[in-house]
Amino acid sequence: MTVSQLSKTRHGQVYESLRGDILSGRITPGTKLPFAQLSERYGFSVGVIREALSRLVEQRLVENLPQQGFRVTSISKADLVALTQARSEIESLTLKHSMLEGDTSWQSEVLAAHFRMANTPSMDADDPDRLNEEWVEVHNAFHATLLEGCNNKRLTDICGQLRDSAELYRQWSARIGEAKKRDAAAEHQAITDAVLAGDVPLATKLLRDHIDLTTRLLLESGFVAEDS
Amino acid sequence: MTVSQLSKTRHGQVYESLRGDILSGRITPGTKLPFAQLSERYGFSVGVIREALSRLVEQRLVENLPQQGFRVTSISKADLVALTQARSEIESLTLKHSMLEGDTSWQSEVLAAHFRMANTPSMDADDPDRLNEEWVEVHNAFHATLLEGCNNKRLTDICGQLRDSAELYRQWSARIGEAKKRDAAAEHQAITDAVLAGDVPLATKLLRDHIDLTTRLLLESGFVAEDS
DNA sequence: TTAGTGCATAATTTCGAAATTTCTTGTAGA
DNA sequence: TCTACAAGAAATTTCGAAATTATGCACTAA
Repeated sequence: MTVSQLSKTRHGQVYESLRGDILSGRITPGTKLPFAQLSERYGFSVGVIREALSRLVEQRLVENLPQQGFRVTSISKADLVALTQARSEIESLTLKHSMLEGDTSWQSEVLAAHFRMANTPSMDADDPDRLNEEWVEVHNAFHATLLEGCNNKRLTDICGQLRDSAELYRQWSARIGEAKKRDAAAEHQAITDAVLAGDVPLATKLLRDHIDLTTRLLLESGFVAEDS
Repeated sequence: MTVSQLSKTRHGQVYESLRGDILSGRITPGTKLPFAQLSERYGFSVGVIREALSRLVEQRLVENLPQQGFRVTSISKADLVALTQARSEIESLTLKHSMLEGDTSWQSEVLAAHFRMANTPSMDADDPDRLNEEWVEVHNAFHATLLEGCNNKRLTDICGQLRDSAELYRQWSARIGEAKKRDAAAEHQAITDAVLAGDVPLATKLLRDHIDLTTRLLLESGFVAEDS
């Protein structure tokens, strides 16, 4: 588990570190998070760990059963479908706002974010079957930038939360080789082109297709159990 | 501050009680929430209070500045506008799903929830200038029921969170008499009729207008400061 | 074998005080 | 009068142990 020092408070450090470990898949969904283990690993008291965990609970990244401890939120086919639908509809809605409200400076940021992503190898240099962690970061930044033209902070925040939740499911798509069957680079290029051209209907449609495709490939592969 | 006993854990009790006090307006936005005062009022240690507060922070009902304590989230005109727009768009989206996916049993629940609300006086018996707390509850239940036909838990949860945030602003509309200028009962009746008739375009339009109206009246009244 | 009971163990929850940081007040100097 | 600095007060943050609750296992009876 990585330890960042951005936060002033101890529980803030644990929160950020744990959040990163969960989103990156270093700790897999369903894993139990016992106080003893965590407080030993970080060297902080249980009170500090407890606060970090409760914050993650409200973000839906961690589940808590009273008197039975905390565990990384478990994933299910039903939630994956619901999450994908919610993302698809709300992100396309927010993209529409973004394109109508965003100025030239925003457009240039989109272009820059896309360039950065296009020039980062998507697969790990050492293990070509795993995603490159740096690419995951710039990919997420690209999608965030797409929506940053939207002046409505409530909408962009909701989209951010939903994208975080979606990260929990990435291990599934990473484990199966299904992800390789698509041409993600072409999809991103098409979205960028449509956004810069100001073609709202096309851009929103492309974004929805982009979000839906990952889930569809996953479901069609039969890898995902009916419920878990 | 009321103390409910639904939760098994102490921090759960504090969380529920504090949440109710904030949503009902008994504690107003911007109010500081010092540990000493809260731990004395509830009779629990600061650790318990701290956990309840951090959970409320993640729900955006409470703000936290590191080393400077907690306070009820302050309200602003900009956020009110953003919140209203987000609610309007996402709730109407969810209502569409609800109407397309909901069955007859759901329709009967809508009818029941509307009946319950219509038969509850909206103003307090003792103080006719204040809203009746029971009406607030059944009114919220009515709006929640409207969306319960939607099978997508992610969408309905987001709508619930946004409605909670909107509650923070109710004191503004309650303080000014502006709320009386509208015929809320007629609006609710029209929405219910359209929902039961299966008229999706009409129902979603009426819901959007219903959500927008409160904010518009508030802004037109000039009561809301430019930023606070 | 199966179900139920009681005990030992392990984990979570809570407390109250100590450590740390921020806020306030008062004083001295320019 | 104003600013800068310092000491005291107040509040938040953290700790480590005690209290409470769940879990696992052996044991008994049907």
